Amino acid sequence: MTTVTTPGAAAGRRRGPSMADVARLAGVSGQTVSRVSNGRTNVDAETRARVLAAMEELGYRPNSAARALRTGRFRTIGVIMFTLSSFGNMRTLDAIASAAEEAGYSLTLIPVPHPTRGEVSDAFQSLADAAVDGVIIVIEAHLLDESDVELPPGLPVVIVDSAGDDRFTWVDTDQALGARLATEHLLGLGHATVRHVAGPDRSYSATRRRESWEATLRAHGAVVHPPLVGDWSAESGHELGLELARDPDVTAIFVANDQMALGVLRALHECGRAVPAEVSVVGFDGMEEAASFWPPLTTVRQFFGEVGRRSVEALLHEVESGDRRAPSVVATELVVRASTAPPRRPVVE
Amino acid sequence: MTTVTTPGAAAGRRRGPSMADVARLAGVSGQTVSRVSNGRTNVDAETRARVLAAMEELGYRPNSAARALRTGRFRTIGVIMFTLSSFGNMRTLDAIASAAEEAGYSLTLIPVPHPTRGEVSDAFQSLADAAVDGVIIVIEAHLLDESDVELPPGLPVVIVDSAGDDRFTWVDTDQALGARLATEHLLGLGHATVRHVAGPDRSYSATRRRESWEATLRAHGAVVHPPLVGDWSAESGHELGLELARDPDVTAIFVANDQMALGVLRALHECGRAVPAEVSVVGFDGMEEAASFWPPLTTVRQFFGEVGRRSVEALLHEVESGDRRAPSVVATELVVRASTAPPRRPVVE
DNA sequence: CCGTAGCATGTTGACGTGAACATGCGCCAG
DNA sequence: CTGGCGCATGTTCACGTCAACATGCTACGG
Repeated sequence: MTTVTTPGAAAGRRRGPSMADVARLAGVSGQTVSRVSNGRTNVDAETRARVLAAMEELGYRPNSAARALRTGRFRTIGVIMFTLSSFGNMRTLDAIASAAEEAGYSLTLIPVPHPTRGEVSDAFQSLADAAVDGVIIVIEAHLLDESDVELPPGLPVVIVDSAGDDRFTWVDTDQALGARLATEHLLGLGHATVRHVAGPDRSYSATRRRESWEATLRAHGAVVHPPLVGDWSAESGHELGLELARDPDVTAIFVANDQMALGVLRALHECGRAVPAEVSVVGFDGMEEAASFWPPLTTVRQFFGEVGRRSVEALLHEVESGDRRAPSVVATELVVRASTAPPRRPVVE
Repeated sequence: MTTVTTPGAAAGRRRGPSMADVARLAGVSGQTVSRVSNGRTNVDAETRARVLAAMEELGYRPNSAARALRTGRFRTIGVIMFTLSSFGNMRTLDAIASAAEEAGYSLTLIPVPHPTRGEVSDAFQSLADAAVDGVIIVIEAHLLDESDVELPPGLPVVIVDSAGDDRFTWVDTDQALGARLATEHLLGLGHATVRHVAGPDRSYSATRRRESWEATLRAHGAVVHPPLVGDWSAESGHELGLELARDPDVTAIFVANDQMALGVLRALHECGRAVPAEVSVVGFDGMEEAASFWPPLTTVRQFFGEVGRRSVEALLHEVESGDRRAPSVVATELVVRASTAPPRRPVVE
């Protein structure tokens, strides 16, 4: 009988020590270990110390799978994003991560399956969703419909920056306010009208910004030129910026995000049009780097941190209490820097 | 006896249908459902179809907690990062996410606990780690030592961009190569020497870039001025750039990342020093936006995608086979754009 | 002096899954 | 014709935890 081993001791075992091992070492029942592990108060101080010592000695860590199985809760939030490579998404994710951590929740990134997936995935693709208590969606909700991500019915969901879908709670940034602020700022400086470099049509945020820009122009009786549509990238901003730069009538441009604004600035420089002397530019997002663009960019600041915090709060409320939080809107503010100025020759007839 | 309910049917239940429910509906045993669910081949085609139909009808999803408990595997990779708000980290994370998804693994973000955590966390802080099969660390390893993240012994770990820690497998970017390329490029253009704006001392990458810059200068017999140390942000690049801009002897600057380079460019513009006519600037990272800086930035491109892919590959290899992959190094390349040129007056004595 | 309230601790069982082993059936070689 | 093999399918049980329900002990009032 040489194979008798202290359970969990010795090498070779891949699994760590379990509650039972701790219990044995501490001379208590497994239940008491569980109580200590969960911070219950009804445990004698001395017993607790003994259990903690045993945990320490064995290097015990609770098995979260077993715990999740037993309790039906994972203490995990899922986040669905199409791309991590956008400034705003990243900042939002960062904020969500902090908020989740504070609440004692882990964060799982749920990939949106590539459309180019074979049949194989049938059984697998929705596997990940099952391990979360709720989901925060940071993509355009309508894109979600087109993908084959299936949300388990009954799973709490919070949608960020894609309001208007009443199936779920949402937290939205006040895009309309920001776009109005930007447009009015330029109008207020004396520009006859403001051109717009928009984000992709399919983007909810892009649409909101464009609509608000247009409405503001109309409200002020300014001419509305058709917006140029980019894809959020600096490169697309550059291309569209070249078009605008060649048009001598253009004196003010409102760009739907800072990255495209960077491209627009470059295009203007390349065409020898001075910013802000000849052309004023306003961005949207408030990325830190915008302060170091040349010239430093006037932009609309979004409060990504606040958005992240609120979405986690709303989600966990629903997870823990079962009822939904009211949707909420986070304000935006204009940050005036050096890329905007009055037009060189005010339009006077 | 009015409370008798078809198990899992009707409302009120929070838990979804289980294997047993599917089995009952399909008229098979739970084990057969399990086989179908796991894609085993030894199931009759007709039976499989019946089971799949039953799954569909009930909206069955495998309970990943139970599965993890049974198999001891979570099919989840943990990622530890200090900050998501840096360009490189975000690109790496994106690549890790894609690679993990392809391998059928989920991704969990493990927060680095704020140092300002009380005693309360004692039992909690390391809870999250337990739900992963392996961990990819994308922070400076020595910072990890200072934090109170405790890695469960035996957990497979891959360290990204922080080689030199032989406790773990690592995947590193060839920082030295990039820095040498950048420095030689400037030297080759005829600059007498190259100044350096470095990243924080505590950063492994920053140190490697600085050392290689210095070594290259020495190899070419150029004067080595002490590097200026920033914190990776555009703002710090701006501050340090102002110092350099005021010094008329400065004709070439190698900046340790693109964001700081942006700040340096701004500082040079503010001081009226033409880039590249008077001063050449090279960055590091290869962020897309750098092509739209003004002037478009010559920089060292890192292959974040490759780094992410390799780290996942190495980690999963270790998770699944038990033995460690050899460390690996990903190359870098110089991307020459418009921010570099020969000095206006070549240094001739 | 007994009944009971309050507290620390123990015992039992179930959460949903899949590995190991068991069963039963058809088919082929000897 | 029969023994055994391959295959589809079923049965049993344990993974580690925690809720619910004991149990046993101390303390205190009537």
